[in-house]
Amino acid sequence: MCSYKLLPGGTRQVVDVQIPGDFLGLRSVLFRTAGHNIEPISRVQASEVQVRDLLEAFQTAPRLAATLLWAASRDEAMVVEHLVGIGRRDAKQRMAHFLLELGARLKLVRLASNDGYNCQLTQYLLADALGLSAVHVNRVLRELREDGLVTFQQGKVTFGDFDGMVAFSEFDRQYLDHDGPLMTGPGGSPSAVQVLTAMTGP
Amino acid sequence: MCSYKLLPGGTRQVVDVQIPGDFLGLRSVLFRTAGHNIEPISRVQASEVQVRDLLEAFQTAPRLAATLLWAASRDEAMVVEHLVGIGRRDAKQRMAHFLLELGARLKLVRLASNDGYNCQLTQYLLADALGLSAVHVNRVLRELREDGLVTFQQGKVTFGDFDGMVAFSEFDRQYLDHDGPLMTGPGGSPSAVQVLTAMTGP
DNA sequence: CGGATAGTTGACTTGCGTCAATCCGCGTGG
DNA sequence: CCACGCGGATTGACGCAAGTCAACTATCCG
Repeated sequence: MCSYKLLPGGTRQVVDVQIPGDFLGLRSVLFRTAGHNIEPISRVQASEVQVRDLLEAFQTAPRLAATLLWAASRDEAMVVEHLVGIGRRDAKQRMAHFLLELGARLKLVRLASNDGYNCQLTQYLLADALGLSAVHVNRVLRELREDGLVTFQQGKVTFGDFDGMVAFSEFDRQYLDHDGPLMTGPGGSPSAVQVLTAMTGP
Repeated sequence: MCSYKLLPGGTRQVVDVQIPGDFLGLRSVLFRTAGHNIEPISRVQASEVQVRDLLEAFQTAPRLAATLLWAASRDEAMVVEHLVGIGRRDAKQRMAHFLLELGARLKLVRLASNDGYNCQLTQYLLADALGLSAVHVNRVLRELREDGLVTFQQGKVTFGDFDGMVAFSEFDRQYLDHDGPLMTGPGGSPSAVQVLTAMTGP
């Protein structure tokens, strides 16, 4: 799925993309932002979680709370990286970086390897995610293909030269691989439940 | 102050700007991102807070935890808005939106009114924040001045036509004014302390 | 078969970057 | 006191990356 914001004028900006296993809507629980929507891309299987139930779950499984907070934190780090990319990378590098990052995330849930992965994103959606026009997305993908770096056709992303991609896009191999440098403590104590309670009322 | 990321190649992207009263470094507590730095802009008065002390403070002042979490959430919302602006607004609108948003935040701590505010940001810094070149920042500021919308000279931002600015930049008056739609519950129960403990170890 | 939706490509336009020159205020040191 | 250097602001000329418009193809589906 993807979450995006619509602007008056009809354009939209995709903020981030959700993949299988992701927890959706963490951001909007605490701070509802206007004009923010989510949309399915491929067939989705999802479970709705009531805040109430989530709080209970935190009681019985304290580490869940910590994990979820960490996920929220990681999501924000990705938004920041996204921001940097749009602000300071050109279209080609931006695309390469995006495809690598998506691959890295899919790899964590065994839906990608260094060879490539399946990906149903349309070029229009890529355009809205990367702040480009659909036409230019197409051109950039062709260039990357001609350079032998990646191929993105028929719903498949195939890396031709993975290391070349990493080098070209200046991708930081670290930033999604680890489990969080501060997650190493003993942990296990309760829990985010009180915080959420304080925010939302019992 | 401002927090930014440096890219190989010498360019940088300013992610957000801190104003008096802001809590700094919430993001990096949980998830350290590479190449992320902060830098003072004007003379800064700051207190360093040890995570340890923060946790204790949460014990005695539970609402502090909730407030801080809300602040973190608001910061993320601003980053998202920033992302949208860079991705889908042209330079002029982006600048107008940025100046309004900064004004709205400063108003909350009584450092701005609808007339304007003091602002020591250089055009180079604006450029790095908005994903533009310094030269173009200058051009855009001149255009906005000639349109009678804002003047930004000698460290002073002066709104010539506040409503015009809001309309032109499609600024959402809501999104920083309220105290958070979900902050309305009774609240007051403890606290973020356990969460942070779980993340960092005791 | 027609009508969506997505991808592809070419021709043209434009917003913004780059380079370069100038100007201004300020501090520093001779 | 003036010369100098420096960081910031300003402006013009020029080039390029990316947007826009438009045509054409491919594929799927009713």
